[in-house]
Amino acid sequence: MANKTASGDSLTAEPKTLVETAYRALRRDIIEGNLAPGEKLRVEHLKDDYGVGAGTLREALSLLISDALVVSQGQRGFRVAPVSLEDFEDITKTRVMLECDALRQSIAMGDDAWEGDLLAAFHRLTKAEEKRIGTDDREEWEERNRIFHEVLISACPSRWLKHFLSILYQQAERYRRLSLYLQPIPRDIHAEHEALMQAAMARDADKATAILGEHILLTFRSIEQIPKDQLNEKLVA
Amino acid sequence: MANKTASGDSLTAEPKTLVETAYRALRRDIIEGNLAPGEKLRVEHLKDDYGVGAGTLREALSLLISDALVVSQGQRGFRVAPVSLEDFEDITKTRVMLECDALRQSIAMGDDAWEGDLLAAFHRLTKAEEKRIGTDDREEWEERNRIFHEVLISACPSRWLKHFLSILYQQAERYRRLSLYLQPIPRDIHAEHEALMQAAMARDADKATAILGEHILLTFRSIEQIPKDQLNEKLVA
DNA sequence: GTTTTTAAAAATCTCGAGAAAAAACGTTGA
DNA sequence: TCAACGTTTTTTCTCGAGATTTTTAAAAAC
Repeated sequence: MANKTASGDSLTAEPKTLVETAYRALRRDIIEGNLAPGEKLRVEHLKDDYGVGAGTLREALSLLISDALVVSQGQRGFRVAPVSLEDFEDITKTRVMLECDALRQSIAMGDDAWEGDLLAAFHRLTKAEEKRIGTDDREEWEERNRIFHEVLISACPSRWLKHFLSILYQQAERYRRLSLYLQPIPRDIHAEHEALMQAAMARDADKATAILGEHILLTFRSIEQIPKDQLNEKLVA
Repeated sequence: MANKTASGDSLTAEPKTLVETAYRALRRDIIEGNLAPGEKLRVEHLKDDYGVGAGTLREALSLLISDALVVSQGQRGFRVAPVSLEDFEDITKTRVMLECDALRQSIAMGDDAWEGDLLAAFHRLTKAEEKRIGTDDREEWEERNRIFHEVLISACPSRWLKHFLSILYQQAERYRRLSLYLQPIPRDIHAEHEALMQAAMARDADKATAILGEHILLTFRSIEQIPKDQLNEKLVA
């Protein structure tokens, strides 16, 4: 919703202002965990790190509140939004509900162009998966995975639903970074995506939403089962 | 979510900073329509109206992007978020889905304290309705109506669901102001609220959600049926 | 040894002024 | 009359410095 400055789809167009540049750099650092959950964000410090003035940085931080990646408190500055297992469970369940609903609408409304986009997005994702084998070039795969999910629900007419989902997806990405290193549940993500894509193309909404729901849930489960002491190293709230 | 500075529940605590003061004043003016939809928000102008510096006002505007009440565009400043019938339909449908789901969970999880809060909120709303007869003291009624809906779903454990709903409620309020002057569908809102409250207290989730869904939809219908030329006077997007 | 008080340090919040961009305007030419 | 162009005006964006507030740390009192 909102606009390119503050919403999730700000990855497409390039930044025109310093505020936006700082906004993106900060967002990336928070999602990737370079800025730890709960960490204090001191403007005087950060303005040097990101090469902008104090006011500019404050504005970028204000923008990040939209995404619930930053929280602020009265006269006590900004902090990186904390993380917790409960929060991720909430994110996951809410996302399952909304994304399944959106997918159902998208399958019902999608036209030929949508099918084409879906096929293309899946193809690009597959290529990225092949390229990624052995390497840890997460960046490109992550981006194409995002687009794949986005295209899946793109034929859903509700802009608000898609807006909320873009926020939740971004939130989930923070947690997904954790399951990178610690992945107890063996998954064939490619197979999941393929089945999902085929069910969507076949207009089998029940099957597609079932796969999608399970797909989203699995990431949560893989993190849920990590021993708590190992998790707390990462989830420093 | 976020915090008191930027989220919907910022009405409770009082503002500690000028940014927050300006944020609230601006939000109120946008919701009440004093700042027309689509209107350009010139910082140089507004900083005098709200009695703050340019940077402070910019930050307040950035905060309002969280609420999707303001949009910004590259190097071309801020604008009041536009309105449209399609948008309100989307808001309404999304809200019906989310709020009914939240109510169902709230009814399932709510304890005695929740019942008490609900009864109290309904009572305060009723009192405000009585007081309001003949006058147009919308302010107090509006606030208590908001709290009534908030308490209804307060026992729902999903913070994200409640966060999204607070945004949607705020958005809907913009449109509800229109149906004030032009109300073709005769409604007994008090009766709707009472039936809703009683169904919730009786833990009849099916009945309660049915009433709630209809309750939310009715406001949209009453605006939908207004002739388009009359509407366009208000909906200047 | 613990708590309270007091002072110094750091950080936040705020403003006004200067550079860069966009919009408005009048002029020129077909 | 209309369109294209260049100049002026407005507005946005950006920075650095000053005033409050919070935090930290040390000293004093119990």
